[in-house]
Amino acid sequence: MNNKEKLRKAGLRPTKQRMIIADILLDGINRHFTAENLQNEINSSGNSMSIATIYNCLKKFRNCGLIKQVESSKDTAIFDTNINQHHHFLDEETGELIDIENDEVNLHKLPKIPQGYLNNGVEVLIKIKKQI
Amino acid sequence: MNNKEKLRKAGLRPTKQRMIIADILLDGINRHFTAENLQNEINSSGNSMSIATIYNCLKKFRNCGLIKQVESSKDTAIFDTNINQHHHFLDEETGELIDIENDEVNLHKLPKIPQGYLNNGVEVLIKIKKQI
DNA sequence: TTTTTACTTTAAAATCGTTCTAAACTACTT
DNA sequence: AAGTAGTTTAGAACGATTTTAAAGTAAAAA
Repeated sequence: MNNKEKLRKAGLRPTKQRMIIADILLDGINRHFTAENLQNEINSSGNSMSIATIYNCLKKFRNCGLIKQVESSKDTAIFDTNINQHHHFLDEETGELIDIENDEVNLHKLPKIPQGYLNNGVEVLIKIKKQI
Repeated sequence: MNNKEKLRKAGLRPTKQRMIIADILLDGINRHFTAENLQNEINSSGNSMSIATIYNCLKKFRNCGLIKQVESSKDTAIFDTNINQHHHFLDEETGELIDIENDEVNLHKLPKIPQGYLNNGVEVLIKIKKQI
């Protein structure tokens, strides 16, 4: 399925701008990035786009499940092209994130989900720091 | 150990402002809060403090391990008085966090920590959503 | 003590990521 | 081809946090 079809399937109009971003993000390679990182990639691909459009697009893509947003206390939002359930190592010094595949973690025992709620995904974060 | 001693032990001068905050936060009750929440508590305790001081203090307290900062992609930083390793339920709609005690989760299998790094804490986040 | 020194607090300004505004534009439908 | 609903844009606005630099305070030295 090409990117135009992916956008349509997600209920998004395949505009020129969304196609440029889809071509960068939906290439099957897993990566973590910020809005600013993406703008740089757009610029170096010879295109340009308003930062407002980039934010709009990232929000739409995330809400449609084309990308994920990482839970992180950094001051900039971090997105992830890996939409499968998976986990992360986090170097708190540098903010670097490293993917952990879902099958590398085994949760043996999980608490009972609070009354009236459904489980909507489990994320394991392993904080790491450089050995001295 | 009283709060003055706790501050000194953490290497922090027990100033008037830090004592006011310590008296609110270090009462042994686990809670999640933002800088603004804390300012409201300070105000309703009959004190007042510059927001810059509150941020300074929270950063110091966090760096000393007196409180923790929660990994969260909300736009406001969320702090936690529970400094033991523990986990959270997160309602992504509302941002509400609910503590999960460490012994309620059992990690059966963990990935190998990357070369040159040390494990610095594991956090499990269970995203939940309201049942319709 | 008093003096000195380093650290802390403060209000206000600045910064930075993100969102809003409203006008121009464009994809899709009729 | 015309209509309409959704999209993009630059720039303004916003809100959380940090910086500034001057005044204040705790602890150390004399």
